[in-house]
Amino acid sequence: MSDRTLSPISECTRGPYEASRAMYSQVFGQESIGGASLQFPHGMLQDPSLLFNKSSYNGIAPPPPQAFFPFSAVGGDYRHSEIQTSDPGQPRPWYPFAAPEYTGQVAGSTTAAQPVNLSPPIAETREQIKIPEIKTEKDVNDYPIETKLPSQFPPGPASMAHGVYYTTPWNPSFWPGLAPIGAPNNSAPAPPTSAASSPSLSPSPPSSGYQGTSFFPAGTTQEVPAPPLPSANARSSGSSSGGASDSEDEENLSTEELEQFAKELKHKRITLGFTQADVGLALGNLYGKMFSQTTICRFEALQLSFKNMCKLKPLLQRWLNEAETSDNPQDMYKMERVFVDSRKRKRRTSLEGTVRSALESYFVKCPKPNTQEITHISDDLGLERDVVRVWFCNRRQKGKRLALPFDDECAEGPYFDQTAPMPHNMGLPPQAYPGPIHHGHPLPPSLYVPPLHRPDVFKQALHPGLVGHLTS
DNA sequence: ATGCATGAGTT
DNA sequence: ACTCATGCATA
Repeated sequence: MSDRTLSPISECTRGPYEASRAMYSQVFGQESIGGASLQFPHGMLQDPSLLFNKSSYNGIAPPPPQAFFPFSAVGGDYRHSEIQTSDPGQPRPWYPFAAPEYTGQVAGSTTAAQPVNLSPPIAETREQIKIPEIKTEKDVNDYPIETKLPSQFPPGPASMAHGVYYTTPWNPSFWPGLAPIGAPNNSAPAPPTSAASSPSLSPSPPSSGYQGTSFFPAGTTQEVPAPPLPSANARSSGSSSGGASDSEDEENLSTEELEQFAKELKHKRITLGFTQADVGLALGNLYGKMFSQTTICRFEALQLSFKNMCKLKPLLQRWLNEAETSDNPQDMYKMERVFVDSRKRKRRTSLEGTVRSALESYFVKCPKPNTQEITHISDDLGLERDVVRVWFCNRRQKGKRLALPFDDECAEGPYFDQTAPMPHNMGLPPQAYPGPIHHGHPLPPSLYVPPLHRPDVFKQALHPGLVGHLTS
């Protein structure tokens, strides 16, 4: 009986899970692309073998059940992957960003007072700017710790960047006064110079004279004055109601507006010759709040929460304005991303297809497993408990942002969209249970018929408005 | 472009 | 313990 494998699931069936409505779609839509979920036999995978089969789609040899445990070590490793600090036992206090000196040291920073100006050979894309060897050590070293700045790094911008990144970001007041967010050219492209200024570069000093958008001097924490923190949220999870009642709101952005802007941003960004990473860095320079390529990418793809989109939009809007207005935007925005903080990060776990499928199956059954269930699952799959936990967290998160983009409605009713092939398996049939979890193999997946046919399209389709005007 | 991870803030 | 915003690492 013990093997009966508990009924974590049953407990899980705690009712209509918000995400459920969306889950499937994304789970099988997006993931499937890489995870081969679609491989699920249209009907049901009751056979663990099926799960394994999918691995073959990849040409990968079906790993033996035990293959799940190769990760066992993963967990313990990263922790001790101490830095060369030669402090075996020490907790290795890595300073997030605090110590200025710390940051400074990195680049050997030359007090950055330089006119920040990348040398002529400015890269048009990050290809050039990037650090020679970013931590590519996936196996070699546990963790590269920090990427030392290559000597080739000009002390100029880089150093400055440091200050910027680490001094201001944490200041809640990074929010620009959001003053002129009225957006001078909200959607009015009219790039004054844009293309003309050949995004290739321009060795002209940054002194170009940006109204007030000068960078933040590394040391001079001179951020913007009044930071109307975006405490408010356009919609707190479905609080569609009146909405718009908050005057401090970033903007009463509508889904359409966001979509529109996202497209505009992407288009112009590309036109101007910036990469997503560039934009992220630029925001840091201009407003003291830096973002990664990931975030910019997600913004453009509307993969952030509505609230988050609203929050970032003003910043990006301003950046866009600046970029368009500037003769040589490159001067201002191009800069390396200087090392990543020394924080030791757990090595990214790479779940195998089989494991992923198994997790997905579990997820379908129970998107929100409790501790016990997680333990069980992790045990069953031979994964770290935490890995499983995180996986579910991410899954849910992804499900949310993909499934219910920005419609409040989504929160309440099923968010069905003509364009979005909404799987209606939410309420798994009684017998849909994957069945007991058997040790040894993933688990007998429940039935699920992927309603989608084209993952690629599907993804986009998830966004209500997106499909509407495929301007791009 | 996206999977897995981290950390702050909540509940 | 969860959600959310965010990003490193990687496909």
